[in-house]
Amino acid sequence: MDKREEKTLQKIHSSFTKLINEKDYGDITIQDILDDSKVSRSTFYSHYKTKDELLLSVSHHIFEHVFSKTLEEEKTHDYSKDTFYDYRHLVEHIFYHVKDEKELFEGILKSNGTKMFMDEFRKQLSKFADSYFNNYPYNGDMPLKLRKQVAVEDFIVILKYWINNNLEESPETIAKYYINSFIR
Amino acid sequence: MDKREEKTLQKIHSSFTKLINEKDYGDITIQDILDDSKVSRSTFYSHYKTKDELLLSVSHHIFEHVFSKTLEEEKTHDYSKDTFYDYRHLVEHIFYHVKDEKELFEGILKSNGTKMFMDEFRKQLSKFADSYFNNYPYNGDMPLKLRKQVAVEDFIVILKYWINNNLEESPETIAKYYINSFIR
DNA sequence: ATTGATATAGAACACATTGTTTTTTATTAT
DNA sequence: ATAATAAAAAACAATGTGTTCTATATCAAT
Repeated sequence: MDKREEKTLQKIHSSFTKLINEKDYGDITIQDILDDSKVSRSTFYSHYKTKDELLLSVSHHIFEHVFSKTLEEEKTHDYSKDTFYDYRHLVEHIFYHVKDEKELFEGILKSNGTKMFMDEFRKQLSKFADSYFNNYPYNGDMPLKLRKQVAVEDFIVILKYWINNNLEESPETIAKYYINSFIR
Repeated sequence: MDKREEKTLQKIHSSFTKLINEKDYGDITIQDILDDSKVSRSTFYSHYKTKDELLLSVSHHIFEHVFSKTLEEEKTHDYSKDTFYDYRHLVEHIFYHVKDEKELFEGILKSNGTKMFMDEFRKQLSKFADSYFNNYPYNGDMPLKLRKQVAVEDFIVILKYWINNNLEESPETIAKYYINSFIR
């Protein structure tokens, strides 16, 4: 790749990483990136059609880095000979890579979707989780605070599954799935 | 409340609900809402300062509807006399309300955050989950597909907790939390 | 039914962002 | 050294934002 091109892409990625730590993805304008990176408008558009395309490029780059070694290890492993323990090491491996890329992960994970809606939703679900664990204390190894957050996210993922499935299951069935996920 | 005001707010909410089912929140412009609702620009701005403020208003409205009865029931209940079973009914109750508001929930839950990043992330995590459940079959009551999605979201919520906690725990500890959450 | 209050419509406005195009200049690969 | 090409700079139309103004319609209360 042309050195000039490489340098430009690096400048854009670097500014994006910086900006995503300052504000939500939706609030970052291409103009912001141009101002910060000192890359000209025409140059930016010669590389990316939209802001989303830039995000996609950054995402590919980062996940390749984080998952490549892990997936290679995993592919060559003989599971017939081994136990549970190896998955723990694989997961550790991923977390180590994430730690290397802390800044970008932090920025992007903070930059949530329809943030206000989901925040409101989570606030309500948290009250429910608080109440639950007051009455049925949690004995697992996580910090209670984390266990509650997991309970909140489990609710949301089950709900999303249900909606994607066109609400075919009865509310009773879905509720059972959720309740049973508490017993672990 | 003034009848005219009520009618205007209803038109705006209705258009928003319609539009959120057509495209992502970030792609909806105030102009879109004005065009669809036939509410004038000045009128819109007399009620909401920004698009986010509208979303907040819609969110409050919807969650009040969904959670109000549930939380009342829950407050007046005597837990010293009862069992696990009541929580199942509370959860059922919430799912019933969600079903009533299907359209709005569907639209907003589809309208994800930094969508492309998280989609990419979930794709990778799904491969991991596939591999795990091939080697250690799942015996619970959920459909396997849903169990995998829960595994993916559990990873993400644990990661978010870790990052919010400034990566204070070791990767080993965090990996242990995640691995242990598989045994349920 | 009349009246005073107020919500809405409509238009004009300055401003920012987007995405395209053109020309000029600088850098690269060979 | 040169031909190719990447970048910068500037101008542009189109679109969206948020504000302000005036005229009109609708409402609540008597």
